[in-house]
Amino acid sequence: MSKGPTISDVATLAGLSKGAVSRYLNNKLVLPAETAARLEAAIQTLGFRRNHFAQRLSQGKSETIGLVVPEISDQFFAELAEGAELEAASANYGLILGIGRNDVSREIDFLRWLDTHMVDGLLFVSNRPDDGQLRDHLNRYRNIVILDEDIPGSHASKVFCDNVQGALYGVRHLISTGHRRIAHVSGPSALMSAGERLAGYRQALEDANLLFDPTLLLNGRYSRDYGRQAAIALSAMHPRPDAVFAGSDYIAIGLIEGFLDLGLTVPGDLSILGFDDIAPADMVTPRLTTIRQNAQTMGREGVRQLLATMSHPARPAMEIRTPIALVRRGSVRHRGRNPPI
Amino acid sequence: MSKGPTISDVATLAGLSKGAVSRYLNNKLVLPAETAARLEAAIQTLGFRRNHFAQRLSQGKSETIGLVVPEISDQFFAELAEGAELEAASANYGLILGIGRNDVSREIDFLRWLDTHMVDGLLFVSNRPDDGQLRDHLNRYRNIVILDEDIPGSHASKVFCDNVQGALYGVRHLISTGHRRIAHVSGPSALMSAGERLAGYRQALEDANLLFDPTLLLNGRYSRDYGRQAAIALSAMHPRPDAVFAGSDYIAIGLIEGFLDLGLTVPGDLSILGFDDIAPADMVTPRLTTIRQNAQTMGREGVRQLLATMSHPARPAMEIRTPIALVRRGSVRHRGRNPPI
DNA sequence: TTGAAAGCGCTAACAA
DNA sequence: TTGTTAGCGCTTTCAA
Repeated sequence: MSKGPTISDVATLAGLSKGAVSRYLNNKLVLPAETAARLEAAIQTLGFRRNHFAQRLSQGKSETIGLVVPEISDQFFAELAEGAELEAASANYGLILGIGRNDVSREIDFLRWLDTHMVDGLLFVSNRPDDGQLRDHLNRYRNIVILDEDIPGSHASKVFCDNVQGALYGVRHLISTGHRRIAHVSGPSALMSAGERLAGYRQALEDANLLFDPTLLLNGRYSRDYGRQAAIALSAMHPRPDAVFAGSDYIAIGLIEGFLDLGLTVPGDLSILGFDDIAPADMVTPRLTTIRQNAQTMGREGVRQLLATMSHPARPAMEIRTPIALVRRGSVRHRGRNPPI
Repeated sequence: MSKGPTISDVATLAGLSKGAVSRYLNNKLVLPAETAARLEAAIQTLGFRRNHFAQRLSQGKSETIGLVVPEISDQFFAELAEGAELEAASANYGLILGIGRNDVSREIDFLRWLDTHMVDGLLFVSNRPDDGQLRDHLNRYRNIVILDEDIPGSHASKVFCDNVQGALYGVRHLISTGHRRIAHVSGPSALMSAGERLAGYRQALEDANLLFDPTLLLNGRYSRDYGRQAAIALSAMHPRPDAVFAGSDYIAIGLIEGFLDLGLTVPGDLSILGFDDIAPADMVTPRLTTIRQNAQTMGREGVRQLLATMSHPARPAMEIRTPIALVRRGSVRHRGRNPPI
């Protein structure tokens, strides 16, 4: 360590004791103006700065929280991280980043950050169906908040978006714009998000007295690639769906590309509705009509929940739902006789 | 702090001294098989894990590096962060994230991480023209590596992409596909990247005996919005350019949108060439022909440079250039008589 | 090889 | 109010 001046050096130079300096630095002591000035001068002269580790060791807390995401180059998680950093910074917490890569052992490794006191709390995002292994590990810890996707059976506080409501709004919009044969292409059926979005989809169908057709339901990954594959399957159906509710924007983007490759246009031949409203949703052609869930808000809310949990250990686990909204752009077109709503 | 077992507890239980346990844990001591087993058992039983802060305080290093980026929801920086985390993790370093928001005072705040020993080194990305303030602060520190965009006058090691070469390849491609009136819409002229890309552009023009026309050069921000504005300006020119070399993919995407709004098609009326090859480049219509610079590689290389700097303090500052490549997609179309290359 | 003990730099309980 | 001092939990020098 390139040794810097210590608190003792400052104390000596200012003619005070370590304790006084420490207390002053922590605003636990009001010094006479003159003394304070002398102290500040000493700090300036020496270029003193407290050693983070000594401070943390002594206090027993790290003032740092961890964020574990499957990947950071995914636009959704990047936006979530942005929100988390913002909120953490405003509470004077550092944010340390872990990339889980959807690999259990890596994910579990990050839990060690809590053991070693490297972080005071952990924001955890995993979008991989869990066989219980991750859950069991998670449940050994406190000060964890789970974001975006559930890890069933874990006792932590959780922040999700309102998946059911989102799907409900979206599919209702599809129905009200005259679509009657609406497919649903979503993520892994084992994931809560996919289950809830499916529930909203079915609810909307039921509300409109439309029959649920299981052949119109496709489950895969929340990826662009899977969207392209799904387009092929969907285009081969007779009769072809007139709309697709995609479980994510990445799927929706793949769908558009896939249909285009097959000579089908969106929204000419089919309408497509996404979910998430990540930045690229507004860049593709046609622009994606989608359900916005604000990833940044989720990140911020996660940090807030975590800080609350940390400061009130007895606080019961919460399950927060962040709001969603329908964003109308160009990938849904009105069909048939009913006027648009 | 929820007190866990300490190294003393382990030592007592295993019938050894703290020192022995510590040394064993650090592989600085080979214990007889039987003793080792007893020790391991004690660690298991107690669920012992070393306190990160005690360890770091005692050793005087943090095994953590910081990454400061202007924002993380920008696809380019997200990919860079992904690479950095990957490389850091494989060297057993943690990565702590700071978002500078192109705000000098925030950026400078992050430098304190070095003072307080919170990080051993810092990866720094700022894409704001600097008036010297940031440079002066940076130059007070060691163990900093600057990425992506230069901060002129700073003595740190630097990792950039090969801007000149990239622009040269790109514009050469435009020329070889029959374009003769090539505009260049780029970022802030004060930034190194913009300067170098301009140099490559001019070089390509010169090589082809084409005259540089200053009215075809527009400088603004590396953003989609600026691309849209530039489209308006460009479309009003007589004669109109037949191609645009954009300084970034975000600009290129804005350009495509802007031209479309004005009733001009890409690549029908004009060809567009981007720079960066961020993920959305492959999602827009038409798909963007662009110069790929691999942000993830840059992140990895940055960490490598930083670790090298940290372990060899005498090592001179390096300036690394990561390779670029032309990615041909759909936004450039052949024009005129010359056959495509 | 192993143990004892002195730090690492700061905070906080206790005294004065 | 201010100073003194005992930790925080680990590493590492110095003895044994």
